[in-house]
Amino acid sequence: MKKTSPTIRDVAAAAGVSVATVSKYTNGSQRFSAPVEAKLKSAIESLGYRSNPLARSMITGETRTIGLAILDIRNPHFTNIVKGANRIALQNDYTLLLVDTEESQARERPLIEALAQRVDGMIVSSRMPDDSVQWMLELHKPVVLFGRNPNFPIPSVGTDSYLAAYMLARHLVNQGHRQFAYLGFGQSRWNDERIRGVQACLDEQGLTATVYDAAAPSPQAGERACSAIMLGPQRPDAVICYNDLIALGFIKEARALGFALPQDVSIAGFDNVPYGEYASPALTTVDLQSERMGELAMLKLIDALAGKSDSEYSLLEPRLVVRESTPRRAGAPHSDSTPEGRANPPRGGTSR
Amino acid sequence: MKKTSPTIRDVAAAAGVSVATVSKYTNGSQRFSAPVEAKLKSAIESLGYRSNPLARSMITGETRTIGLAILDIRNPHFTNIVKGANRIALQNDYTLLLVDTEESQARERPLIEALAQRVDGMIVSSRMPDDSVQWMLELHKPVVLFGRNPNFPIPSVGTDSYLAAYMLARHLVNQGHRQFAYLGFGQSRWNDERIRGVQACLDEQGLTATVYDAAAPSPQAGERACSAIMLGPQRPDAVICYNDLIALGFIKEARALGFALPQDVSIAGFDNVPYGEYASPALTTVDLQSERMGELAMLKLIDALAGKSDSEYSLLEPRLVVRESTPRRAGAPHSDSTPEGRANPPRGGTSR
DNA sequence: ATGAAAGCGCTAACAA
DNA sequence: TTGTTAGCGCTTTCAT
Repeated sequence: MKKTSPTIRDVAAAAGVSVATVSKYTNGSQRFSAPVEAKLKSAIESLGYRSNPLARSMITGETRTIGLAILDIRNPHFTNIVKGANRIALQNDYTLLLVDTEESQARERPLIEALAQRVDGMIVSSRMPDDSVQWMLELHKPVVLFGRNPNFPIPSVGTDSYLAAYMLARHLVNQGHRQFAYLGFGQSRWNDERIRGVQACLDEQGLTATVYDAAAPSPQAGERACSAIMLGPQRPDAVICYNDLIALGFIKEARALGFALPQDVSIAGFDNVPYGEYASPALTTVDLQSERMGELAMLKLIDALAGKSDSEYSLLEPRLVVRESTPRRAGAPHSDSTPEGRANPPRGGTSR
Repeated sequence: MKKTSPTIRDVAAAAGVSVATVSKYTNGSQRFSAPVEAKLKSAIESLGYRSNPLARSMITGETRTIGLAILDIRNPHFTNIVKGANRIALQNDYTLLLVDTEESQARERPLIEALAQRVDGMIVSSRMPDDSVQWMLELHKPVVLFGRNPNFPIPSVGTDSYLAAYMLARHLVNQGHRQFAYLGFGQSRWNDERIRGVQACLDEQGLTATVYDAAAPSPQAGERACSAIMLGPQRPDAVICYNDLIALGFIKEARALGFALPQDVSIAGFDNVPYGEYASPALTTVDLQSERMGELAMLKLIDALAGKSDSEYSLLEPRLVVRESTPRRAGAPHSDSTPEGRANPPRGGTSR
C-alpha cells in the first residue's frame, strides 16, 4: 500500500498517454478513441486514481463547497436550516462546510472570514448588528444572509416575523386572553419585529403586553425567566415566548412552581421545532419554515454563483400551529366571529 | 474594487521583497529585520491580502479540515456529537466539513469518498455492515468510527450499550415491572447490544421481553409502532425504546390511544436528548454522553493526524437518568434491597 | 536575513 | 482525437 496517492502523471504513464488526455477523460469533457478509453479506464482502476480536488480548484477557481455559519447547531431551528441547505447542496453537487459560532459574537467574524476562503459562497446566520456587515461584502464571495438587512443590499431570506407575531397574538386574543407577557430575546434580529407584531395586534384590542427578556434562546433561559413573570405582580394569562425552546423551559418551570397548565396560563412560541409537539401541553407555535429557509438560502446562493442575480430579500409565510398550550378562556368571543384563519392583519414594516 | 484577490506576488512587489519572504512572514516561520517587517505589514494591510489556503494545502498536504459524516443532523444525538466534535476542532484550529447522509446507505459511500479527498481525516457514523468498511481503509486518510468494528482495527468510540441497557432494565425491574417490551431499531449497530443487555438482566429475574422493531429512529416511527404493542395481546407495563425519539413518539401516541401515563405503562429510551426532560411524563433515559463522544472522536483523530496512534476503541460510561416516565409499580422490592446505583451487572461482550 | 528557482497536481489554451 | 506547454498561488530547499 503506497503512502502517497497516484497522480495524473502516474495514470498518463501507465496508460501511455499524456496528462492532458487523462484530465479530459476524468472531466468527461471530450470523447476518445476506443483503445485509449480502455487503457485509461484500466489504468485508473488499477492505480485507484482519484483526481485531487484541491489542485483542480486552484485552477478552476471553484471548490464546489458552500460555507454555512450558524449560531448553534443544537437549536432545532438551525438544525432544520442545515438540513434544508444540505439537501439542496447535495442535489447540486455541492458540499456543506459547517461552522457553529456558538452564539459568540467574538468568534463569528474570524471564523467566517477563514471559512470564506475555502468555499465558493457563504450562507450566514449572525447576531451581528446590521451595520457591521460591511466586511462581508469584502469577502469577494457571494453571501446569503438570514434576516433582512436594511442597510446593505445583500441577498437574504427570512420569515415574516411581524406577521407571525401578529397571528399568534390574534389567536390568543380570540381565545379570550387579556393579560399578555412577551418573553423575548433581545439579541436576535427578529425580536423587534415580533414585539411590534404582538403590540400592533394588542393595540387594536386596547390591550398591552409586558415585555421581558431572556438571557439566551434556550430552554434553560426560559426556566430561569419563569418565576419572575409568573410570581410577579402582573401575572399573565398568556405568555408569548421568543422561540419554542424558551417556551418549553417556561412550561416546565411553571409546573414546577405549582401552576396547572394550560389552565392557569397559556404559552406559545415561534419556530415549530419538532419537540413542541411532544411536550405537555403540546405547544402552540408559529411555523417559520426553518427547513425551507435553508433550502431557499442555498438556492439563492447557487443562483448567485451561476451569475443569476436574484431578488434581494425573500420572505416566507409563517403558519400558525395551534395545539394544547393555548386553550379557550372564559369570555372569549364567539368562535365564528373572527376565526384565526380569516384574520387579515396589515403587513408590517418588513414588507415593501 | 478588484475582482480578483491579491496574491503573494502582489504583496512581494508592493513591499519590494521576494515572494519567499512574504511566505515566511505570513507563516511566521522566521524573524525579520525591522524595515522589512514594517513594509510587509503595511503592504499586506493595504492590499487586504489573505493567503490562499488551497494553494498552501497543495504543497503542505494538509487542509486543516476534518470531515464528519453523520446519519441525520435532525437527531439530537447526532447534533450533540457535532457540537462536541466542532468544539474540539475549533480549539485545534481545524474546521468541520459536515455531510448528512440522511440515513441512506446508498449515499453514504460516495459522499464519504468525495469528502475524504478534501480533508485531513474523517469521523464517520454509519449504518454500513461491519465488513463493508474495508474501503474506508483505502481512503489513505485517518478515520475514526462510531461503534466498535469487530473485523477491522479502526480507532473508534462508543458508549457501552450493553451496560446501558442492562442498567435500564435493572431499574425497571426494581421498580416492579414485569411485562417488558423492547422497541428496537434493527438497522442500528447498537441495537443488538441493547437487546442483549436487556435480556441478560431479565434472564436473571426469570423475565422476558417481547422484541419489536421500529422503522426509523424517529418519533414518527415510535408513534407508528405504539398501537400494535399497546393494543396487542401482550400488553407490557414497561417499554424500552431504542432511543428517546422513538420513546417520545410512543408516549404521545399511547396517550392518544387513551392510556394514562405513566400509570398504565412505563417508557424509557436511550441518549438523553435535551427534549426528554420537557416531555410529560419526563422521560427516563440513559445518558450516552453524545457530546463527549464527538469530542473524543475528534481528539482521537487529531492524535492520529499527529502520528500518535491511540488505543483502538474507547468506551464511554453510560449513566441512568431517572425521571417520571418509569414510576414504582405495586409489588416492587423494598427500595433498599437493590438500589440501582449499586447494581453491579457483569460487563457484556463489548468489553475486553 | 533574504532571494532564486523548482515544483505541488491539475487544467486550459493552443498545436499537431 | 491527442499532446505540449504554461501556469494557478504557494512553500521550500538551497544559495547568497
